[in-house]
Amino acid sequence: MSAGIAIDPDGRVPASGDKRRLLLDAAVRVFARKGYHACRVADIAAEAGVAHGLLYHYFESKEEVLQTVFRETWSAFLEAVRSVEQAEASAREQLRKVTALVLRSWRDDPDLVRVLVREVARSPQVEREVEEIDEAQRAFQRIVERGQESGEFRRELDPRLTAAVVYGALEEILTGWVLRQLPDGDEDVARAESCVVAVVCNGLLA
Amino acid sequence: MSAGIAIDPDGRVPASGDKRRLLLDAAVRVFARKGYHACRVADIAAEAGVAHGLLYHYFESKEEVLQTVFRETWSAFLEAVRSVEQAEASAREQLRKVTALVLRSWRDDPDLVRVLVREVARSPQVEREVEEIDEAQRAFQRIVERGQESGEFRRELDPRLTAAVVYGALEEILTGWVLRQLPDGDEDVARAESCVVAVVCNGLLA
Amino acid sequence: MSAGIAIDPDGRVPASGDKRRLLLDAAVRVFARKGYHACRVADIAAEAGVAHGLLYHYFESKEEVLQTVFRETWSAFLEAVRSVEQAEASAREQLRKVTALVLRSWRDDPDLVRVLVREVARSPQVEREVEEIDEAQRAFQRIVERGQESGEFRRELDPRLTAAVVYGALEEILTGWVLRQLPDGDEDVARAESCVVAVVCNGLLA
Amino acid sequence: MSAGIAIDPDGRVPASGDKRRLLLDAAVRVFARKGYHACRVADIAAEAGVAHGLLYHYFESKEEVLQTVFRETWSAFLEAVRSVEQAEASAREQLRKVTALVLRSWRDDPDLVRVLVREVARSPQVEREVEEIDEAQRAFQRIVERGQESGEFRRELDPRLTAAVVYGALEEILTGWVLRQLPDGDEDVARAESCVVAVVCNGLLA
DNA sequence: GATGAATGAGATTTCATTCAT
DNA sequence: AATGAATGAAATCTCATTCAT
Repeated sequence: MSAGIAIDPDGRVPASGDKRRLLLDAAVRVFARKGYHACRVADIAAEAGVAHGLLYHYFESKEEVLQTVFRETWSAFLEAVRSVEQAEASAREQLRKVTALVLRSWRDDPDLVRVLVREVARSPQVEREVEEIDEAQRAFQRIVERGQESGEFRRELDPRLTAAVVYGALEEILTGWVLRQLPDGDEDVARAESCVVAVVCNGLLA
Repeated sequence: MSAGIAIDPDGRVPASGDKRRLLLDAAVRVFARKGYHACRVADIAAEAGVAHGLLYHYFESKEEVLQTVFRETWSAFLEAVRSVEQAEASAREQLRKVTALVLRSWRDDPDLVRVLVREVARSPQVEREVEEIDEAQRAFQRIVERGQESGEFRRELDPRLTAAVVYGALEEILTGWVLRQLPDGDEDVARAESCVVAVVCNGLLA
Repeated sequence: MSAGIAIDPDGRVPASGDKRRLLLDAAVRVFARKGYHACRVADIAAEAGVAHGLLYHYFESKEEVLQTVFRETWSAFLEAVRSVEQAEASAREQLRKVTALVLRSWRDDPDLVRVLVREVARSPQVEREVEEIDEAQRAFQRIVERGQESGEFRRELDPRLTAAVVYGALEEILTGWVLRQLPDGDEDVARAESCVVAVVCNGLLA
Repeated sequence: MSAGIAIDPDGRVPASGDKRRLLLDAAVRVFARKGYHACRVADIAAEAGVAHGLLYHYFESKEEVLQTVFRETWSAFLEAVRSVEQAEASAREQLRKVTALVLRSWRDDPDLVRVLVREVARSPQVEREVEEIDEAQRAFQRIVERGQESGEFRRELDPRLTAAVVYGALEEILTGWVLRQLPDGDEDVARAESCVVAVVCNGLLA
């Protein structure tokens, strides 16, 4: 459950005594189901099976719960992106890997993706997290820049904007799945992966 | 003000007696400044310079105000996209026009764009508007499809996904401006326009 | 309609231009349907087919509408009771006539009875009308007293309390009809009439 | 306080920690003083000396408070009426006991009687409680019927209507006390008791 | 007389947060 | 650590009443 948030060092299911983890996982499910604003602290506690006062033992506020969900997820994501960056591979291959990283998260933990897409990506309460979100786009940007330096990519394109294009494309496809506008079977996910890479690298022109 | 929402038949500023319009414009400014959830109905009324009870004369609820802002804006946007679709032009040129349409809205009415990007694009309360948002992507999809039929675009790419890629790219650039991650001077907007079209049509590869 | 409230001097239907009457009749229907507190001034106006501002042309407030309904009805009722009092008849016959007067109002104007029973008889807002309600019981009391003086009725009973007993019995039967606890066909009404008189005059004992 | 609502098993005053009871008792006092509609939830809380939010910990709404007052009182009353029914006694004696039960409640808890008479007995919001109110009249009806079967009472009177007559008489006398139309000293209460029984059983006729 | 847009006091209700136990 | 009763700020929404037209 919520593998993307945190994995026990030994890979085992977290001890049931870990109420903090229990609350975070419950929060993701509840936020996914009802939305951050529409759910109450009591809903999270009920989902976790604890008294709602306990939430304040582990978190400062309801908002901090959302921020924690975001930060724990995002730092794991950034780390994964960085290891793609550092692996020896063509820029195109790196873009493919990052694309896969993002899009496969949907199958791994749809509730978490739903929360990130709907509650965190752009909502006002996350204006402060902009820095961390930006960090991801900068990684994308570095991949583009390295591609340009090596001659693999065209140099006339602004790497910052290009990174935004790629990032936006990925986020939109996740959104399509969250909002059920796009089919999301295993094959569909694979097809989406190739499509993004194909468009971005080769362009639409025949 | 809020040119995107509604334009007087004669192009003049709406009569100041139109309190409904006054409230909608005020709501856009307040939503942009504080966010939908953080602002109170009283803030909207104060911004409009009317008693807050009047809001309920014209709208059922605070939420209906947001929905109205969205719907009025979106239908104008859809209409604009449709006229691009119907104009004689290459698929690439159509994509460029649509890109311009979206990106220039930022200079025309940044408050409105801010609201749409942050409050409407993905928030839970807009799950019901999905149909209308989807309608825009379908227009994009039709442009891609026509490009494929004419031989201008490659046929092996899924038009639905490609539309999502383009749409997501545009939305992300607007988001970058909203969140001040990207520079948004007049030249920057023009550069963004070319960049999106260049990436999407010609690809990154050298 | 609402014959009990006011009858045109000539017995004709009030001119449709008489908006005051229109509003009072509408108010009775709306109060009967939704209750005084649950209905809004706008409901009354809508039922009357006029703008709600007009109500304030004829009445000081919503409460005054209810008071007017009560007062107009009640003074007609008191007058009718007084003519029974003054007619030559045995005390028993007078009680019968008064009973008939009260119980038959249900068939004449059930909406009006419903309003009087539910909104006026005991609600706090009518505490001030006590005097007028009391007036009715005093008429009953005088009938009892005259019956005692003439030797028709037993003298050991307190006339004030006896009047309350009779009055309460009548009100309760109306209430039974209002709340649909008692059958209210024509025959049922006649039977109720005899029952009240029989119990009160002859008693239950065999 | 509010002995009629609930009595501690040991007959002692409820523990002051029982905030629910505190709120119910406070509500009775406030409803009696200002009326249900004229009082605010904040008044009840202030009277109880707790924060008004606490009321919503124990009750769904202000209306549920009134309903609870009614239901708890009424079920105690119904139980008392039933034990009178089951006790060996003549029908007349049973009527006397029930009469005493009702009329003495005024001395026991005038605030509670005031609330029941004014807010519950007939107000629209209690239309749903009709069933429970009816239950009381049915008990009265059974007493009359048993009196008829044993030959103590005349058989030609409708027991349902007769029950309404008795019930209405009692309610009206309570109302007289509530509205200060009738004297309510200890002797007056005793006299009212005899008067009702005398009228109903022996009739007015000399 | 007649309209209905406009006002704004005020009420209920919600719910994040605290804290005694 | 854990509970959940208690708090109270705050927000939406209602609706009687006013008044310019």
